[in-house]
Amino acid sequence: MKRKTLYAIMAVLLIGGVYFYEFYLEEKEQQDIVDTGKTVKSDTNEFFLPTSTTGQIVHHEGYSLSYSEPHEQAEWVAYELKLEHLSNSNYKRPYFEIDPAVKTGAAHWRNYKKSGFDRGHLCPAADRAYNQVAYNETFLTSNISPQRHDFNSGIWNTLEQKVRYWASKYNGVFVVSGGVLNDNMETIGEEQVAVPNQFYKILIDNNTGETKMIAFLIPHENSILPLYKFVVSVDSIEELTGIDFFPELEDSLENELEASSSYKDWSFN
DNA sequence: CTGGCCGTC
DNA sequence: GACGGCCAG
Repeated sequence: MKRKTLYAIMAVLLIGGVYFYEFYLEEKEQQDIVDTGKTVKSDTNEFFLPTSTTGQIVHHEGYSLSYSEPHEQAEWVAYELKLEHLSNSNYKRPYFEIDPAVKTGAAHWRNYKKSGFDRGHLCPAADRAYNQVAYNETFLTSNISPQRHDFNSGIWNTLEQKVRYWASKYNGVFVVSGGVLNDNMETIGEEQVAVPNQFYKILIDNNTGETKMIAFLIPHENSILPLYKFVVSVDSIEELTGIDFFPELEDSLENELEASSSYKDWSFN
């Protein structure tokens, strides 16, 4: 064999090897994200992802979620609401679609029809109104939970608006929300979508220097009480749900913030 | 903003 | 089922 030919073969093998190794690394990284949600980057919204008690984390462009197949809804939906996400655009509401990324099969919207319950967004459509794709994405059935209309349009809506206010005031917040899921719940539809008796929303903000946190736990009924009446510690929600909300935080900071039910760092004006 | 319902195709 | 119009908290 000529020396030139040998060099050529070696070069091809080397380049090919590097190519396939990079391909392998990319695949492995994606798999890590899907399997555990543990592959994180400090500058993306994946940093604050909670753990999954169900083993099924799904990532969309505009939010991530952990799907509970027995309850046919997400146990949490998480996303970052940045300043530049706040938008006045008025997109037409699309139709709800089954989330194709949920491998066990997300619920059909038909379960909600004439059930008496709203298809309540967990990641609000208004928080993803910065483009049509992100907006439409919130209309996947993995992002909704059965909610009483008076609750959804009442105190839950008020809280969502307050979150947008805080996002503008504090240069963005990271949001986690969902219903409290357990094994003793009313269900709707053929697929038996569970109706939560409580809903929670947790915010973390590390954009203004010092990391701060606040959590709300609201019974599934409307209320005219002020929002701060529903502030609880993250620890208490973890106890109810079994979810570890901010595992990537440094432990002492996590322990301190999650034990607190103080809202002094959050403006309720 | 949060949504549902109904008639029409 | 998809769509447009209309209604309510």
